[in-house]
Amino acid sequence: MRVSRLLTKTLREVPSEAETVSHHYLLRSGMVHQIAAGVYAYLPLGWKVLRKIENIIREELDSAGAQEIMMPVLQPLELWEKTQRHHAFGKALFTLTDRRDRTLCLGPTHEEVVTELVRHQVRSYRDLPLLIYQLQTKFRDEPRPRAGLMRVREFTMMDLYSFDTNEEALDISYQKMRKAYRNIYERCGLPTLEVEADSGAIGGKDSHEFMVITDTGEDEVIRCTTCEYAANVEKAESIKPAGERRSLEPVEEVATPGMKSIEEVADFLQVPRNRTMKAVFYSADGNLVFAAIRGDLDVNEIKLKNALKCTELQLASEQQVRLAGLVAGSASPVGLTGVKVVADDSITLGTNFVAGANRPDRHLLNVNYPRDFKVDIMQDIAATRAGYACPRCGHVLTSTRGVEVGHIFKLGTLFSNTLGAFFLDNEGRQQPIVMGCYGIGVGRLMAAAIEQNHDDQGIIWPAPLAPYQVYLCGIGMDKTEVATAADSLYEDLRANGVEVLYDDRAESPGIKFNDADLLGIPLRVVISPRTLKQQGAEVKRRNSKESQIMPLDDLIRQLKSWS
RNA sequence: CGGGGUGUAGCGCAGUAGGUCAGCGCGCAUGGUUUGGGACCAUGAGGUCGGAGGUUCGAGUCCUCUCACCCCGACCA
Repeated sequence: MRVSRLLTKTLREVPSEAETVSHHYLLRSGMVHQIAAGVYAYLPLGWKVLRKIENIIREELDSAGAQEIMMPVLQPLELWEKTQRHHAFGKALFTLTDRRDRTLCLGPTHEEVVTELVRHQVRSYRDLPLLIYQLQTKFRDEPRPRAGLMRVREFTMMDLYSFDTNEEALDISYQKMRKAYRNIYERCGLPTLEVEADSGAIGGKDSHEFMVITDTGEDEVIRCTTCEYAANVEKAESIKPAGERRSLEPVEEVATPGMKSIEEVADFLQVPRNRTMKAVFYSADGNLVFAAIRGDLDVNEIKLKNALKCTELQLASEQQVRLAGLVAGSASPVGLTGVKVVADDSITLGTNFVAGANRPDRHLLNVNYPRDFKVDIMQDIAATRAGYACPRCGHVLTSTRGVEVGHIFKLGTLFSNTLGAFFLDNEGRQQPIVMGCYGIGVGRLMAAAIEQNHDDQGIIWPAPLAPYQVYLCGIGMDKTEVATAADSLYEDLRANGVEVLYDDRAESPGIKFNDADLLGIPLRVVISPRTLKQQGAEVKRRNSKESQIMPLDDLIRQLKSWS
C-alpha cells in the first residue's frame, strides 16, 4: 500500500478525548475512528491488525479441534426469557421491536443461541465432545464506555463453547482451551497472567481470566508475592487473621453516645477493630439483607451477591433501613427478626465482640456466635486487600491492575437443562450436555497490545500483529533515482510477499520518520540519495536505535532473515 | 444513575462585566524555495459558534430547556 493512497492520515495533535495511551495512539495513527460513545469504525490499518489477531485466534482454535461457525446478532428475546438472563443483563441488553411487534435483542453473547443450535444437532454421546466458536460483533449497552477500545458498546468477540458428556470431559476441554489461550497470547506477543475469576451467580465452578498487567487496567488483581496464587479482587480470598480467643463472657449493654462508625465505637470502648462487628444493609432484588462482618474487614459485594444468588444488589436506602426498624450505627443481628442475615466467617474468628444493640446510642459487649444470634448464610463475603495473607501459602498478597483480555468459564448444565440440550449416554439415558464458554475481546486485546508495546514516539507492534511488516520510506522523492529505486523496491517486496507500506509522499524526512514510528511498523527501510550512493537501503527496527545499510540486490533475502 | 467537565473550521485551542470577536496554531489547496527526525515564504478555501426557545436595539457571550461527548464513581453474565 502506498501511504499517498491510504485512507487515513496521521494526526499531529491528539483529539482531546484520548486519555489512555492506547486510545491516544489508535486515534493519532488513524487506526480507528469514533462514531458514537463506545462505537468505533476500524480504518484500514486498525482493521488489518484486528484481522491479524483474529487469524491467530482461528489458527490456534482450529488446531485445538474447534469448529468455526457464525451465529446471528439478532436474537429473539424469548430465548433470553427462557434462561432469565435478560434480567441478569438488564439495561446492558440492546433490544428492539420488529414490524410484527416481537421483541428482539442484539446479542451481548451467544450461550442461548449456541445451546439452541447444538440441541438440534447433538443426539448421542457419540456426537461429543464439541468445540464451537465464532468471531462476531457483540452489543452491550455499557453504562459507561471508556478508554477507547477498552470498554465499548459494539465489539468483536471470539466466543467459543464446549459441549461434553460429563464434568471430567468438560475439564479436558477446559484445559485444552487454557492451553490454546496461552498460545494465542504468546503469539500476539502479549504476556498475560491467568487469574481465578468470579463466575457470577449464573456461572459454574471454575473460571479464569487472562489479564494483561498494566496500570491503566480496569480490573484489580490480587497476587501472592511468593506462590502462584492470583485472582481477580472480585474473587480473591485470604487467610483472615484470627482474633483473640477467650472464654465467653455474658452479654452486656453499654451506652455509646453518638458513636456510629466502627472507628468511633472501637476507640470509645477501647477495643481493637477486629473485636467489633460491622453491620451493612443491602437491597438484594428489592429485599433488605443484613450483612455482618468483623469490624476490620469490608464486604465484597460480588461475593455477597453470589451468596444471595440475587441479580441486583446495592446498598439499602435510608428509607428501607428505617422501614425495617434497623438502627443505623447501632445495628446487629442479635435479636433481629424478619431480615435475612448473611455473615462473613470472620465473625467466628475471635470472641466477645462489640456489636450494635439495635437501639440508638447503645452497643453490646461480649457478643458471640452462635450463642447470641443466628444467621441465614455464613460464608466468606470479605473483600481481600493488598497486605492480607495468601490463602495458599500465607505469604503477603499484593495488588496490581490488569486488562481482562480473555475469560473462560465452566458453565455446567445450566443452559442445557433450561433450553433442553440433552444427549443419550451409552446406557441410553438422557443427560444434559455439560458446557463451558470461552471469550476473547479482540479489539480490547489490540488496545492492550498497545498499552504494553509503545514508546514516546508511538506504537511498537509485535510483528505478528503489525498491519505491515515493512515501512518503506523514500527520502527525496523528487529525485528520479530515488523515486525509481524506491518504486522498484516496493514492487519487489510485494512480489516477494512482504507486507509493505510505501511512504511515497513528497514529505520531509522528519514527517516520514515520525509517521513510521507512530504507526509502529516493525521494520523501516529508507531509500535516499545517501543510501543509493552505497547501492543500498537503510534498515532499522522500530524497537532499536541502530540502523544498517543493506545492499539493494540482496535486500529482500536479508529482510526476511531479519524479521 | 450520582458527581465533575467540554461543545467555536478536519484537529488543538483563544475569544464571555452583551456592541468590527468570526480569530490563532496545525492540517488542507495553489505557486515557489527546501529535503536524514514534524522546513520556509506567498496566496487561498473552510465555521448557521452543538441544538431549540427566550431576554435585548443588538447574543459565541445572559437565561431556560435539550442533545452529544469526556472524566470519577456506581455498574460491567
